[in-house]
Amino acid sequence: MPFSYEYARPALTVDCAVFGLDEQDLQVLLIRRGQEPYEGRWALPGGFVHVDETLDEAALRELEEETGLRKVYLEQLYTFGGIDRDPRERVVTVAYYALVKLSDHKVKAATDAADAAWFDVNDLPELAFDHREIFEVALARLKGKVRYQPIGFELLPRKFTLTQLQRMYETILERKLDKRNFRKKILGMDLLVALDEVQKDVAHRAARLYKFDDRRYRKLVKQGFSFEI
Amino acid sequence: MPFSYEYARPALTVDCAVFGLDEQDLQVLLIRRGQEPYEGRWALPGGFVHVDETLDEAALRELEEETGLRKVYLEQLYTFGGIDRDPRERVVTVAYYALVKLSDHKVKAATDAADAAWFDVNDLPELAFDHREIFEVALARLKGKVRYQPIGFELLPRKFTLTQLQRMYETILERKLDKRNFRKKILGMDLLVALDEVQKDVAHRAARLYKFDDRRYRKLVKQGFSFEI
DNA sequence: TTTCTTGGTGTATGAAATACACCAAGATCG
DNA sequence: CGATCTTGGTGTATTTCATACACCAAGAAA
Repeated sequence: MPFSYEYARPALTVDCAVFGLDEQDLQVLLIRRGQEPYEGRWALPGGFVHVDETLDEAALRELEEETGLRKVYLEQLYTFGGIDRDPRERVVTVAYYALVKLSDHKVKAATDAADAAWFDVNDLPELAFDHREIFEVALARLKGKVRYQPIGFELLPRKFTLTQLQRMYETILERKLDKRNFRKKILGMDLLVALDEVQKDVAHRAARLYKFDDRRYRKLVKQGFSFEI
Repeated sequence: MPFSYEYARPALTVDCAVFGLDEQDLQVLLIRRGQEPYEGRWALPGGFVHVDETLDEAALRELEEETGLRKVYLEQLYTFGGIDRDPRERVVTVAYYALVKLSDHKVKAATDAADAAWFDVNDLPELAFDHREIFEVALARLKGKVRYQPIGFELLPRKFTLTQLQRMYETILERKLDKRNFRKKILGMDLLVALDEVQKDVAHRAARLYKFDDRRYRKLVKQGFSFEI
C-alpha cells in the first residue's frame, strides 16, 4: 500500500447521469456492474478520480471508458458525501450530468460498451449505491435548467425541426405547449437559423430545418439577454 | 502514517463563503490564515473533511470552529478540483455558501474568532488559494438564486420592514426597485405576515414589521407556486 | 408649531402571455 | 389520378402582468 497519510481520507469518485432523447421520451444511460458491491445491478457510469486529473477530466474519462461516449455536454451537479453511501468504505462522489444527441450516439453506446443501455427515465431498474437519488437530483436539475438556458439543444441533432424542438420541451417539462405561441416565442429570440433544407424520408409534408446559433446566443447574453421558455 | 491506500487520494476539504448584510452593503466573512501556505492571507473559512462526518457536517463544524457561527443557512455550491489549487498537494474542496443574519451574529463573529472579519464584497483583500474564484461563484449563485427562492430572508432579522426587505434586494441585485411595485408584488404573494408591531428607536415615522411565513411558503410551493422577484 | 425624514398608498399605460382554428404541402392508398 | 391522411405553418383578440409615476401621513427633532 504505497500511499500513506496522517489522517484517513475518503475515496473520491465521479458519477454521471447521461440523458438522451428518444422520439418519445427522455432516457438515461446505465451500466451494469461487473463487480461487488451490487454486482449485476445497474448504476450510473463513474469511477475513481485520479490524483493527476481534474474532476471534469475524470468524468469525461470514465464516460468514455464505460460507455464509449465522447464530446458530450457535461456539467457538474452536486457532491454526495453520505457516510454510508458505499458499503466498503467512505466514498465521496462528485456527480455530473451529461446531455447527448442520441441520434449520433445511440448505436455507439449500444455496441462499444458491453453492458450499457438506455432506460426510459420513468421506468428505471433498481440502482446501485445512492444512484437513484443522484439520478433524481440530476433530473430535477435538467427540468429546472432547461427553461432558463438553451441546453436542450444538446439533446437534439444539429439540424432540427420546430416540432422536434417543441416536443423536446414538452417531454422534459411534462406539459403541452401551444404550437403557435411556442414558435412565436422561440423565433422571436432570434437564436435559430432557418436552413435552406427540409426533413427527408417523412410520409407527410417535410418541415423546415433549423440550427441553434451559439455564437449569437453568447453575444446576446453579453448584452443582458436571458433565455426563457 | 497510519492510513494507507493502494492509489493516491486527493485530500478533501470544505470551504464556505458566508454572506451577511450590513445597512449599506453585502459582506463576506473571511479568516486570516495562521499557517503556511498563504500565512497571513485572508481566506474563506474551511478545513478538512473528517472520514466520519458528512460534507454538510464538515462545513458546519469548520464554520463554528473558525468563526463561532451556528445555525446558519447553508447550501452546497460547487466542488473545485483544479490540480494545483493547493501548492502542497492535490486538494479537492467542496464549497458552500452560507447566509447569516448579521443583526444576530455580528458581535459574535468579531469576538469569538481571533482573526475573522467581515469585508464588503466590493472591496476584498487578496485571498489565499483559489478562494477568489470560489467567492465569485458564490456571489453569482446568490445573485441568481435570490430572485427565485426566498433565501434573502436569511440575511434579515426575523422581524423586518418592507423597506429593509427592498433594500436587501436592491443591494444584492445591484439595481433600484420601485417602492410601490415592490410592495404590491411581495404582499401579493401572501408570504409575509404583518405583525402588530412597529420599528423602535427611529427618528421618523416607525414602519410596520413583518415576518416571513415559511410554513405557508412550503404549502404554496406544493401547489405549484413559484417565488420570483 | 415648524421642519424633516421615511412610511404608505393607486392608477394608467405598455408589453407579454395566452387562447384559439384553418388552409397548405406532400406522401400514400385505393 | 383523385381522395385521403398527416403534419407544417400562420395571425389576432384577450387577458394578465410589469412598469412608470406623486402625494399625503406619521411622528420625532429642532
